[in-house]
Amino acid sequence: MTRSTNTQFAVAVHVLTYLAGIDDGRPASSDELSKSTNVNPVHIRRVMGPLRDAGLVRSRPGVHGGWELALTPSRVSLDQVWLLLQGTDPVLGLHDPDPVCATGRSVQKSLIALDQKVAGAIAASLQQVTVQHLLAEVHSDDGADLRARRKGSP
Amino acid sequence: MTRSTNTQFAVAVHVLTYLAGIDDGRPASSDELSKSTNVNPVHIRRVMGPLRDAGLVRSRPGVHGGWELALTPSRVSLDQVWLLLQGTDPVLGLHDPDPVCATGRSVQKSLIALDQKVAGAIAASLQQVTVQHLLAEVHSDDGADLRARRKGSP
DNA sequence: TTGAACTGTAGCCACAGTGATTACGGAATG
DNA sequence: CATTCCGTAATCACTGTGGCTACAGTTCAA
Repeated sequence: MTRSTNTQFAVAVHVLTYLAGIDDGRPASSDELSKSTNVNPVHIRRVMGPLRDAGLVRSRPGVHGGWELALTPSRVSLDQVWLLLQGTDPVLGLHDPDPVCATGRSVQKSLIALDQKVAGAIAASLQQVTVQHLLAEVHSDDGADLRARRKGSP
Repeated sequence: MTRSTNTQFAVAVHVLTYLAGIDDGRPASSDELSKSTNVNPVHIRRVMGPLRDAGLVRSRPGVHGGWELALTPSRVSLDQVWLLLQGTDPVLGLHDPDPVCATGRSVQKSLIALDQKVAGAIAASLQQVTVQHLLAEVHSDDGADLRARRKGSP
């Protein structure tokens, strides 16, 4: 029943926000990122590859290498990330009806059109959110944590 | 990379349209439906179960049993189907970040909120389409086929 | 009343997508 | 150089999905 066991989008968003939250210009290694996201460093590199190719982040090998944002956080909206990782794959699952059946062919066509419509709706939702927004929420949460701690809450 | 190998929504939409397209009140058996959708009859029954429980379709065992619509096609919108099969499962994949990391916790929260927003956008898209619409497209396609055939096109 | 035609489920199997892990080559730094 | 990184391939385990078989229960017709 459960759909989307694919967590690459979530991981990518996490990494981008993490990178945006680093105060000095220091890059973060895949290993450091893997700690925070709780996924394998190799997987981090695999997921971030397309984002690097698209120019959202940079990566450098070597002693003080690692990952860093290539754009201002406010210029990275989540629909870019979605598109890079999801591509144009169907969002709704499509089956493979009997090609002889007219109903099957027609429904297939309708579902494909519908899928594109839904994909557009998703992109529109994600376009409104940038890494900058997420970073602001992190800071706001930090503040809440501090305030709560000051009051003695758990 | 490819998401949603789950084709239950597509199968359900197909079946509903098929049922709506049956002229006389005759019910269709899982076997007949499995031919058109090209999936196993047992799977048909599994997928349609929630739709039956929700009152969208009826099923009857026995000699002239099978499946039939319980509602007028125009009253069945696709977001109902989506909700019944998808439930409230996350549309975006969610990972499981290190609970100690503040960025992880915050991004997690943001992603959950975002997921609900996206789910709403999907539902809104699907709500605009009913089985009636799909059936009309089937008929329209039929007409196109006939016209094309009359002109000698393949 | 018997048998045929259905649904409802449970159980098992195969396939595919996802991600962990290991391994190794190459580049940058000191 | 030796170390620290990335890039990538190869392999493995886990899980979701759906095919398939089997069987119990229900309906209807002869």
